[in-house]
Amino acid sequence: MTEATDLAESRELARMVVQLSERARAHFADAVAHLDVPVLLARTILLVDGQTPMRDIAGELGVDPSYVTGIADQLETRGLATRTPGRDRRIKVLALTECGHALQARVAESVESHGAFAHRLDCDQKQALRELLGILLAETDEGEAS
Amino acid sequence: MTEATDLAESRELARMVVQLSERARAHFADAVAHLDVPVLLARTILLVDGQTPMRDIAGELGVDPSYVTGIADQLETRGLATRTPGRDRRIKVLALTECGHALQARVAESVESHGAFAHRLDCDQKQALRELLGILLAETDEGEAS
DNA sequence: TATTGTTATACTCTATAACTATA
DNA sequence: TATAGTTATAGAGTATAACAATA
Repeated sequence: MTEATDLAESRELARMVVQLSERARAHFADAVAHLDVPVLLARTILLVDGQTPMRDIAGELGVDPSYVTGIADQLETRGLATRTPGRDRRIKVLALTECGHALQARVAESVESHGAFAHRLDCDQKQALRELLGILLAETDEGEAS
Repeated sequence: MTEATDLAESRELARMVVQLSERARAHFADAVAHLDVPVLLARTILLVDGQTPMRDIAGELGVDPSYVTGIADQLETRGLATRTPGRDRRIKVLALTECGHALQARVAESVESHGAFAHRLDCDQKQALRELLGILLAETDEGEAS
Protein backbone atom coordinates (compact mmCIF):
# COMPACT_ATOMS: atom_id res chain seq x y z
CA MET A 1 0.00 0.00 0.00
CA THR A 2 2.92 2.32 0.54
CA GLU A 3 3.67 1.83 -3.13
CA ALA A 4 0.32 3.22 -4.14
CA THR A 5 0.86 6.11 -1.76
CA ASP A 6 4.32 6.75 -3.12
CA LEU A 7 2.94 6.82 -6.61
CA ALA A 8 0.22 9.26 -5.66
CA GLU A 9 2.79 11.44 -3.91
CA SER A 10 5.04 11.39 -6.91
CA ARG A 11 2.19 12.36 -9.15
CA GLU A 12 1.20 15.20 -6.90
CA LEU A 13 4.75 16.47 -6.81
CA ALA A 14 5.00 16.21 -10.57
CA ARG A 15 1.77 18.15 -10.91
CA MET A 16 3.07 20.85 -8.61
CA VAL A 17 6.31 21.14 -10.52
CA VAL A 18 4.53 21.41 -13.84
CA GLN A 19 2.13 23.96 -12.46
CA LEU A 20 4.92 25.99 -10.95
CA SER A 21 6.82 25.87 -14.18
CA GLU A 22 3.85 27.29 -16.04
CA ARG A 23 3.57 30.05 -13.51
CA ALA A 24 7.26 30.82 -13.83
CA ARG A 25 6.77 31.24 -17.57
CA ALA A 26 3.69 33.36 -17.06
CA HIS A 27 5.49 35.39 -14.44
CA PHE A 28 8.33 36.12 -16.82
CA ALA A 29 5.91 36.95 -19.61
CA ASP A 30 4.02 39.36 -17.36
CA ALA A 31 7.21 40.96 -16.23
CA VAL A 32 8.37 41.77 -19.75
CA ALA A 33 4.95 42.40 -21.31
CA HIS A 34 5.33 46.16 -21.15
CA LEU A 35 8.65 46.11 -22.97
CA ASP A 36 7.13 45.36 -26.35
CA VAL A 37 9.39 42.46 -27.21
CA PRO A 38 8.28 38.87 -27.69
CA VAL A 39 8.99 36.69 -24.70
CA LEU A 40 11.49 34.54 -26.52
CA LEU A 41 13.46 37.62 -27.53
CA ALA A 42 13.48 38.79 -23.94
CA ARG A 43 14.68 35.38 -22.81
CA THR A 44 17.35 35.33 -25.46
CA ILE A 45 18.63 38.79 -24.76
CA LEU A 46 19.44 37.74 -21.22
CA LEU A 47 21.71 35.05 -22.65
CA VAL A 48 23.60 37.13 -25.19
CA ASP A 49 27.08 37.84 -23.94
CA GLY A 50 29.09 38.46 -27.10
CA GLN A 51 30.86 35.13 -27.06
CA THR A 52 28.30 32.37 -27.16
CA PRO A 53 27.84 30.62 -30.51
CA MET A 54 24.28 30.57 -31.77
CA ARG A 55 24.20 26.83 -31.47
CA ASP A 56 24.91 27.06 -27.77
CA ILE A 57 22.22 29.66 -27.34
CA ALA A 58 19.82 27.20 -28.91
CA GLY A 59 20.88 24.70 -26.29
CA GLU A 60 20.31 27.13 -23.47
CA LEU A 61 16.91 28.09 -24.81
CA GLY A 62 16.06 24.45 -25.35
CA VAL A 63 15.14 24.91 -29.01
CA ASP A 64 16.44 23.67 -32.33
CA PRO A 65 19.42 25.62 -33.71
CA SER A 66 17.53 26.46 -36.87
CA TYR A 67 15.06 28.31 -34.76
CA VAL A 68 17.71 30.62 -33.43
CA THR A 69 18.25 32.01 -36.89
CA GLY A 70 14.85 33.66 -36.75
CA ILE A 71 15.47 34.97 -33.27
CA ALA A 72 18.79 36.45 -34.34
CA ASP A 73 17.09 38.01 -37.36
CA GLN A 74 14.59 39.71 -35.12
CA LEU A 75 17.27 40.92 -32.75
CA GLU A 76 19.16 42.43 -35.68
CA THR A 77 16.04 43.94 -37.24
CA ARG A 78 15.28 45.62 -33.96
CA GLY A 79 18.83 46.85 -33.71
CA LEU A 80 19.40 44.96 -30.48
CA ALA A 81 22.22 42.66 -31.51
CA THR A 82 24.59 41.91 -34.32
CA ARG A 83 26.00 38.67 -35.68
CA THR A 84 29.77 38.50 -35.94
CA PRO A 85 31.81 35.53 -37.08
CA GLY A 86 34.19 33.95 -34.59
CA ARG A 87 37.76 32.84 -35.27
CA ASP A 88 36.22 29.69 -36.71
CA ARG A 89 34.28 31.48 -39.40
CA ARG A 90 31.47 28.96 -39.41
CA ILE A 91 30.56 30.12 -35.96
CA LYS A 92 28.57 33.28 -35.36
CA VAL A 93 28.26 34.97 -32.05
CA LEU A 94 25.62 37.45 -31.05
CA ALA A 95 26.72 40.69 -29.49
CA LEU A 96 24.42 43.30 -28.05
CA THR A 97 24.28 46.78 -29.49
CA GLU A 98 23.94 49.77 -27.23
CA CYS A 99 20.18 49.46 -27.52
CA GLY A 100 20.51 45.79 -26.79
CA HIS A 101 22.43 46.41 -23.60
CA ALA A 102 19.85 48.93 -22.50
CA LEU A 103 17.05 46.47 -23.14
CA GLN A 104 18.93 43.66 -21.43
CA ALA A 105 19.16 45.83 -18.34
CA ARG A 106 15.50 46.72 -18.54
CA VAL A 107 14.49 43.07 -18.90
CA ALA A 108 16.54 42.08 -15.86
CA GLU A 109 15.15 44.99 -13.92
CA SER A 110 11.57 44.21 -14.90
CA VAL A 111 11.88 40.59 -13.89
CA GLU A 112 13.36 41.65 -10.60
CA SER A 113 10.89 44.39 -9.79
CA HIS A 114 8.00 42.18 -10.79
CA GLY A 115 8.92 40.06 -7.80
CA ALA A 116 11.54 37.41 -8.04
CA PHE A 117 10.38 33.88 -8.55
CA ALA A 118 11.39 32.56 -5.15
CA HIS A 119 10.91 35.84 -3.42
CA ARG A 120 9.30 34.61 -0.26
CA LEU A 121 11.61 31.75 0.47
CA ASP A 122 14.32 32.52 2.94
CA CYS A 123 17.92 31.53 2.34
CA ASP A 124 17.65 28.16 3.99
CA GLN A 125 14.51 27.31 2.12
CA LYS A 126 16.05 28.26 -1.19
CA GLN A 127 19.06 26.17 -0.39
CA ALA A 128 16.86 23.22 0.53
CA LEU A 129 14.79 23.60 -2.60
CA ARG A 130 17.86 23.78 -4.78
CA GLU A 131 19.16 20.58 -3.25
CA LEU A 132 15.92 18.70 -3.71
CA LEU A 133 15.50 19.86 -7.28
CA GLY A 134 19.11 18.95 -7.88
CA ILE A 135 18.48 15.40 -6.74
CA LEU A 136 15.50 15.08 -9.03
CA LEU A 137 17.34 16.52 -12.00
CA ALA A 138 20.28 14.22 -11.39
CA GLU A 139 17.92 11.30 -10.98
CA THR A 140 16.21 11.86 -14.29
CA ASP A 141 19.60 12.31 -15.94
CA GLU A 142 20.50 8.79 -14.96
CA GLY A 143 17.04 7.46 -15.55
CA GLU A 144 17.04 8.59 -19.15
CA ALA A 145 19.47 5.89 -20.13
CA SER A 146 16.93 3.19 -19.32
CA MET B 1 24.45 43.15 -3.31
CA THR B 2 22.29 40.51 -1.70
CA GLU B 3 19.51 41.65 -3.99
CA ALA B 4 21.47 40.75 -7.08
CA THR B 5 22.31 37.40 -5.53
CA ASP B 6 18.71 36.79 -4.61
CA LEU B 7 17.66 37.52 -8.14
CA ALA B 8 20.24 35.17 -9.55
CA GLU B 9 19.16 32.49 -7.10
CA SER B 10 15.54 32.93 -8.02
CA ARG B 11 16.39 32.66 -11.67
CA GLU B 12 18.36 29.52 -11.11
CA LEU B 13 15.52 27.97 -9.18
CA ALA B 14 13.06 28.97 -11.86
CA ARG B 15 15.29 27.38 -14.47
CA MET B 16 15.49 24.18 -12.46
CA VAL B 17 11.75 24.03 -12.03
CA VAL B 18 11.14 24.57 -15.74
CA GLN B 19 13.72 21.96 -16.62
CA LEU B 20 12.26 19.49 -14.19
CA SER B 21 8.80 20.11 -15.52
CA GLU B 22 9.96 19.31 -19.03
CA ARG B 23 11.50 16.11 -17.79
CA ALA B 24 8.33 15.18 -15.98
CA ARG B 25 6.44 15.57 -19.23
CA ALA B 26 9.03 13.57 -21.12
CA HIS B 27 8.98 10.95 -18.41
CA PHE B 28 5.24 10.56 -18.69
CA ALA B 29 5.43 10.45 -22.49
CA ASP B 30 8.10 7.74 -22.33
CA ALA B 31 6.07 5.77 -19.84
CA VAL B 32 2.98 5.63 -22.04
CA ALA B 33 4.72 5.51 -25.42
CA HIS B 34 4.20 1.76 -25.79
CA LEU B 35 0.45 2.03 -25.21
CA ASP B 36 -0.29 3.51 -28.61
CA VAL B 37 -2.35 6.42 -27.37
CA PRO B 38 -1.45 10.09 -27.73
CA VAL B 39 -0.04 11.56 -24.55
CA LEU B 40 -2.93 13.91 -24.08
CA LEU B 41 -5.37 11.02 -24.26
CA ALA B 42 -3.37 9.15 -21.67
CA ARG B 43 -3.35 12.20 -19.44
CA THR B 44 -7.06 12.66 -19.89
CA ILE B 45 -7.96 9.08 -19.22
CA LEU B 46 -6.41 9.36 -15.79
CA LEU B 47 -8.83 12.17 -15.03
CA VAL B 48 -12.03 10.57 -16.25
CA ASP B 49 -14.12 9.46 -13.32
CA GLY B 50 -17.65 9.41 -14.66
CA GLN B 51 -18.75 12.57 -12.94
CA THR B 52 -16.51 15.41 -14.04
CA PRO B 53 -18.00 17.83 -16.60
CA MET B 54 -15.92 18.28 -19.71
CA ARG B 55 -15.35 21.90 -18.84
CA ASP B 56 -13.71 20.89 -15.58
CA ILE B 57 -11.54 18.37 -17.35
CA ALA B 58 -10.35 21.20 -19.56
CA GLY B 59 -9.40 23.07 -16.42
CA GLU B 60 -7.48 20.14 -15.02
CA LEU B 61 -5.67 19.62 -18.28
CA GLY B 62 -4.98 23.32 -18.55
CA VAL B 63 -6.46 23.65 -22.02
CA ASP B 64 -9.37 25.48 -23.58
CA PRO B 65 -12.76 23.76 -23.19
CA SER B 66 -13.25 23.65 -26.94
CA TYR B 67 -10.18 21.51 -27.17
CA VAL B 68 -11.70 18.86 -24.97
CA THR B 69 -14.35 18.19 -27.59
CA GLY B 70 -11.68 16.71 -29.83
CA ILE B 71 -10.20 14.68 -27.03
CA ALA B 72 -13.62 13.30 -26.13
CA ASP B 73 -14.21 12.47 -29.79
CA GLN B 74 -11.02 10.47 -29.87
CA LEU B 75 -11.86 8.68 -26.64
CA GLU B 76 -15.24 7.71 -28.07
CA THR B 77 -13.82 6.71 -31.43
CA ARG B 78 -11.39 4.42 -29.66
CA GLY B 79 -14.18 3.00 -27.56
CA LEU B 80 -12.55 4.18 -24.37
CA ALA B 81 -15.20 6.50 -23.03
CA THR B 82 -18.71 7.73 -23.63
CA ARG B 83 -20.37 11.08 -23.22
CA THR B 84 -23.50 11.16 -21.10
CA PRO B 85 -25.52 14.24 -20.16
CA GLY B 86 -25.76 15.16 -16.50
CA ARG B 87 -28.88 16.26 -14.63
CA ASP B 88 -28.21 19.71 -16.05
CA ARG B 89 -28.50 18.64 -19.65
CA ARG B 90 -26.03 21.22 -20.91
CA ILE B 91 -23.35 19.35 -19.05
CA LYS B 92 -21.74 16.23 -20.43
CA VAL B 93 -19.79 13.81 -18.37
CA LEU B 94 -17.21 11.38 -19.63
CA ALA B 95 -17.41 7.82 -18.36
CA LEU B 96 -14.94 5.08 -19.14
CA THR B 97 -16.00 1.97 -21.01
CA GLU B 98 -14.65 -1.40 -20.01
CA CYS B 99 -11.78 -0.87 -22.45
CA GLY B 100 -11.29 2.56 -20.99
CA HIS B 101 -10.96 1.21 -17.47
CA ALA B 102 -8.46 -1.35 -18.66
CA LEU B 103 -6.40 1.31 -20.38
CA GLN B 104 -6.62 3.62 -17.38
CA ALA B 105 -5.15 0.86 -15.25
CA ARG B 106 -2.42 0.19 -17.78
CA VAL B 107 -1.51 3.88 -17.96
CA ALA B 108 -1.25 4.12 -14.20
CA GLU B 109 0.78 0.93 -14.09
CA SER B 110 3.12 2.10 -16.84
CA VAL B 111 3.79 5.40 -15.17
CA GLU B 112 4.48 3.59 -11.95
CA SER B 113 6.72 0.88 -13.33
CA HIS B 114 8.62 3.39 -15.40
CA GLY B 115 9.88 4.75 -12.11
CA ALA B 116 7.89 7.25 -10.18
CA PHE B 117 8.79 10.87 -10.60
CA ALA B 118 10.17 11.44 -7.12
CA HIS B 119 11.36 7.91 -6.71
CA ARG B 120 14.64 8.60 -5.00
CA LEU B 121 13.45 11.09 -2.48
CA ASP B 122 12.73 9.66 0.91
CA CYS B 123 9.57 10.51 2.80
CA ASP B 124 11.02 13.49 4.60
CA GLN B 125 12.43 14.92 1.43
CA LYS B 126 9.15 14.55 -0.41
CA GLN B 127 7.39 16.22 2.44
CA ALA B 128 9.90 19.07 2.43
CA LEU B 129 9.63 19.47 -1.31
CA ARG B 130 5.86 19.55 -1.18
CA GLU B 131 5.96 22.26 1.43
CA LEU B 132 8.41 24.41 -0.50
CA LEU B 133 6.50 24.03 -3.74
CA GLY B 134 3.33 24.79 -1.85
CA ILE B 135 4.78 28.06 -0.64
CA LEU B 136 5.79 29.04 -4.14
CA LEU B 137 2.43 28.12 -5.61
CA ALA B 138 0.62 30.05 -2.92
CA GLU B 139 2.94 32.97 -3.43
CA THR B 140 2.28 33.22 -7.14
CA ASP B 141 -1.44 32.87 -6.46
CA GLU B 142 -1.33 36.07 -4.50
CA GLY B 143 1.16 37.69 -6.78
CA GLU B 144 -1.07 37.30 -9.80
CA ALA B 145 -3.37 40.00 -8.57
CA SER B 146 -0.70 42.64 -8.96
C1' DT C 1 -29.48 36.39 -20.62
C1' DA C 2 -25.77 33.18 -19.25
C1' DT C 3 -23.62 28.73 -19.70
C1' DT C 4 -22.17 23.99 -21.85
C1' DG C 5 -20.42 21.92 -25.38
C1' DT C 6 -19.51 22.04 -30.59
C1' DT C 7 -17.67 23.52 -35.00
C1' DA C 8 -14.66 25.62 -38.15
C1' DT C 9 -10.81 28.13 -38.56
C1' DA C 10 -6.53 30.47 -37.67
C1' DC C 11 -2.47 31.02 -35.28
C1' DT C 12 1.85 30.14 -32.58
C1' DC C 13 5.58 27.56 -31.78
C1' DT C 14 8.90 24.49 -33.24
C1' DA C 15 11.10 20.72 -35.73
C1' DT C 16 12.78 18.61 -40.19
C1' DA C 17 15.33 18.42 -44.30
C1' DA C 18 17.94 20.21 -47.77
C1' DC C 19 21.32 23.80 -48.62
C1' DT C 20 25.90 26.98 -48.12
C1' DA C 21 30.05 28.05 -46.30
C1' DT C 22 33.54 26.97 -43.88
C1' DA C 23 36.78 23.46 -41.60
C1' DT D 1 33.76 14.41 -44.47
C1' DA D 2 31.79 16.89 -40.68
C1' DT D 3 30.00 21.08 -38.53
C1' DA D 4 27.58 26.06 -38.06
C1' DG D 5 24.24 28.47 -39.57
C1' DT D 6 20.37 29.29 -43.09
C1' DT D 7 16.12 28.54 -45.69
C1' DA D 8 11.68 26.83 -46.71
C1' DT D 9 8.25 24.08 -45.27
C1' DA D 10 5.38 21.13 -42.55
C1' DG D 11 3.30 19.65 -38.37
C1' DA D 12 1.72 19.60 -33.59
C1' DG D 13 -0.77 21.81 -30.38
C1' DT D 14 -3.91 25.09 -29.11
C1' DA D 15 -6.89 29.21 -28.98
C1' DT D 16 -10.72 32.11 -30.93
C1' DA D 17 -15.20 33.15 -32.38
C1' DA D 18 -19.65 32.09 -33.81
C1' DC D 19 -23.19 28.71 -32.93
C1' DA D 20 -26.81 25.36 -30.82
C1' DA D 21 -29.02 23.56 -26.90
C1' DT D 22 -30.27 24.16 -22.36
C1' DA D 23 -30.86 26.74 -18.09
